Amino acid sequence: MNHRELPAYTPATIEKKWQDHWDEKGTFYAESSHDKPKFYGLIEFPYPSGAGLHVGHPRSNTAMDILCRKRRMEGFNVLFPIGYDAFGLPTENYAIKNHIHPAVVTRDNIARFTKQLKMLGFSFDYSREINTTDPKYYKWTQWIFLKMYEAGLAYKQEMPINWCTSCKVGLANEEVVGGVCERCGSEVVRRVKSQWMLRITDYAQKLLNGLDEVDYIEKVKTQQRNWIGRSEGAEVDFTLSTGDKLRVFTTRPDTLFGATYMVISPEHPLLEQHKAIIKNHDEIVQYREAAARKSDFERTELNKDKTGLAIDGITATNPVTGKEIPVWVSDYVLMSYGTGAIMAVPGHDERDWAFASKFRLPIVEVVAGGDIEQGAYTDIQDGTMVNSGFLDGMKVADAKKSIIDWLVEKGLGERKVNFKLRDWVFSRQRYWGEPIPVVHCAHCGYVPLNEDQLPLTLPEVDSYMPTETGESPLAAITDWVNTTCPKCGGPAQRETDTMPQWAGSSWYFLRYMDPFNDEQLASPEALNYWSPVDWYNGGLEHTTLHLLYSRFWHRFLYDIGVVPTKEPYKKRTSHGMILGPDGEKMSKSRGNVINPDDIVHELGADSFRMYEMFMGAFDQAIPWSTDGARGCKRFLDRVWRLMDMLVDTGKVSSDMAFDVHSTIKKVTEDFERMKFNTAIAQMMTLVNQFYQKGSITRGELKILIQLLNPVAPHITEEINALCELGVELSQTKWPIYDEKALVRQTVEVALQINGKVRGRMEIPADLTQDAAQEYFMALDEVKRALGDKQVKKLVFVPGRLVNIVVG
RNA sequence: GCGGGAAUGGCGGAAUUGGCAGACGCGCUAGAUUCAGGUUCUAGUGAGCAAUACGCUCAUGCAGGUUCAAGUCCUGUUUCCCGCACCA
Repeated sequence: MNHRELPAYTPATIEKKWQDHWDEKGTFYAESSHDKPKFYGLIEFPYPSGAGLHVGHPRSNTAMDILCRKRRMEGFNVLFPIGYDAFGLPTENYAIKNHIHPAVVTRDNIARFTKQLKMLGFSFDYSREINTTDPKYYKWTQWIFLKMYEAGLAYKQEMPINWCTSCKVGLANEEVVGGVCERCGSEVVRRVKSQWMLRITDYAQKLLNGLDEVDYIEKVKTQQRNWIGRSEGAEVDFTLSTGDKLRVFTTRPDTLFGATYMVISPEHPLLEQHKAIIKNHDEIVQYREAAARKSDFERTELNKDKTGLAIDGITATNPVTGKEIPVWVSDYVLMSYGTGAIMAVPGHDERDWAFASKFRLPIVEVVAGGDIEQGAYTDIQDGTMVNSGFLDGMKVADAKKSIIDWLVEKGLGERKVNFKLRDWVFSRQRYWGEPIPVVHCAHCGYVPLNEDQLPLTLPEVDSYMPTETGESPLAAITDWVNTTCPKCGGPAQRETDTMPQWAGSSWYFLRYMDPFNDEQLASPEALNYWSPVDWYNGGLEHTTLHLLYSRFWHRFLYDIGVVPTKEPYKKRTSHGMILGPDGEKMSKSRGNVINPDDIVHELGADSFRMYEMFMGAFDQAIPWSTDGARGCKRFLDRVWRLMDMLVDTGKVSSDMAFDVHSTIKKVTEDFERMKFNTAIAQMMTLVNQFYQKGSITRGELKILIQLLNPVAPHITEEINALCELGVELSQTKWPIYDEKALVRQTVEVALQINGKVRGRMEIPADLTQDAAQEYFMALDEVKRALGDKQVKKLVFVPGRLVNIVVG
């Protein structure tokens, strides 16, 4: 091309042109044929909030877009879908405030999101878009719930909710700030309500084992393992003065001789059973009410002042020492973990030590090695048992085995594995969620709907406010609530709580495989071809909830034969958060929110995408810098002007071969490792080299724009078209580097004397270890640097350095 | 508190996992282009000492240690960020 004809680089027109082109052609729709190898790339589907797209979304989306575009060029049939996780609290609250139906709000927000996503040029398959609030979608969310109910994994239990005493509504944890209602500032109490629960704890071991089979970044695995919190120990029965047994769970049965008191949770049923003989029962009830106002998090804080009450009227007997010990009530013991009761060993547990010190309870040393006057000694490696009868002299690990065997033999306890993981509270007292497809019948109890009664759709209501009794707004729609029992045909009432937002997101990746199937959640053919998700990128904040919940549902679906793989996601990676320019988390209240629309308007989508990938390490939190984004625009301007120095040959010139091929290698490898920032830096270096040289061949330009295409798809397609370099880049093959081009004759190494760099030199690249000593000692610069000093040792690292150690 | 991370120039970061610390970009300085601003191009840019030897010293949160060699490994320590089960 004659440089006088070079048009200006105008991102707005170029980007719109290619986006429309991709839309019309369906360029990025997954192929219906199952002949090619598949690649399923997934990003977490967004919640369509009223605020629109956040700069955080494109970070994950661009990364996966790069990988998917590369995979297509590598010959894969790629599924890269998009949808919306649209049930949720903010939409509902907006609907309450503005008296607009949440479905309308959702529809508008989705339209806005889709427009924004298209503006960024993501290669999503928009033909498969799903929406969790669509009855055709949530029919299958409800269906999975029915299957879980059938399998005995759904049950009802009394669970506390946050209750605002002024608004008279249940609140999400997020709406409770410092113990008071976020909206009105009134006191929030925990109020017990019968709720649907899912037995994720039945799957604790399977979810733990499954982690060994998948390729997740290590910190995600570690965090899930800790969340599941498997601990091995024992349950031990203590005999109470009332004659009955109090069972505790402990991970340290070896310290049983040091148990000097017991503590039970304020909610422990024992307290009501023995109401009559507990002299300070009234005081305990007051304490329980106070505890109900605190979260578990507040209750178990280690550094807070411990509170508690001794039960006046009941004592226990330590089964090994035979000593009578007091029983206390304290809120640091939770009913939801273990048995809701513990044996306290203040000598060897920090919380017990703090509690015993405060209430002047006896502290006995049973593991020697620390100083229990100063604090609990918790080391389990080096300690030796003392004051422990038949365990004396043993190491902790051996003592643990011996005591459990002894307890089992005497019928006083048993080996027990416990998990920190708790069952999933599956009810919300809300309107904008999937109705739970169950009725309550006076004769039959809880009865699930029949499959052919699905979907159970949300009825129209006038007010989305929860009712004053703590029931969801659905409870007020009597026409809807009153129904007939699917089993006996008698009168029955529908469940009025809805499912949590996590429900729809626990299986959405399956629906993408076959999004419009009315007969099944997805066809077996589609599931077999596309399962599992090959690569799932998302935020670390979803590690312990969404990621674990969806693994649970998927594993259940595998167990009942619906899906072909045990694990839903083969690989999981996480991106870091984008912070405001001030280095703080972006938030409206701080006023440091960057709007993607503004950046795209000023610089274009390609520069925006590129900056999001270039700004820093993909997995780390990075503050936003619009100047940095402008730097990426500057780079794309330079790429555009390469067309001015184009030389009309298809070949890669020999003096550029090394740089071009090492760039192919680096970009190819760095994309796979999600090191987008260094891949881009390498391309910048290469472009700088073309500028130094003052020319670029057509062959070189073609390779450069192919490598850059996944990051900046619009400008590269435009250059390709303007220079008539061949078919559209989306249809080309990913470049392969030539090993031969990477071989060098000489290589620069550093010369070190005693570990300090004293110079650099070009040496033959093929110098061997043996030849090195002779070679270096003969060099003038080495002789000069050494003077008359004695050489003790010579360390040669091929291709890097030589270190001469002198005396 | 529990769990998971992080710390490198003025700023964002890089460093092939024990081998030349600061790639690449931002910002800044000087020069060229321009009526001017912007753009673009060229050169420089960790700190200090030097002063033509193009050399030396220091430097990866802090304090030790291992090693020919440490941002990287070990021990201790400080600070900051994220999650904590009804936000998504």
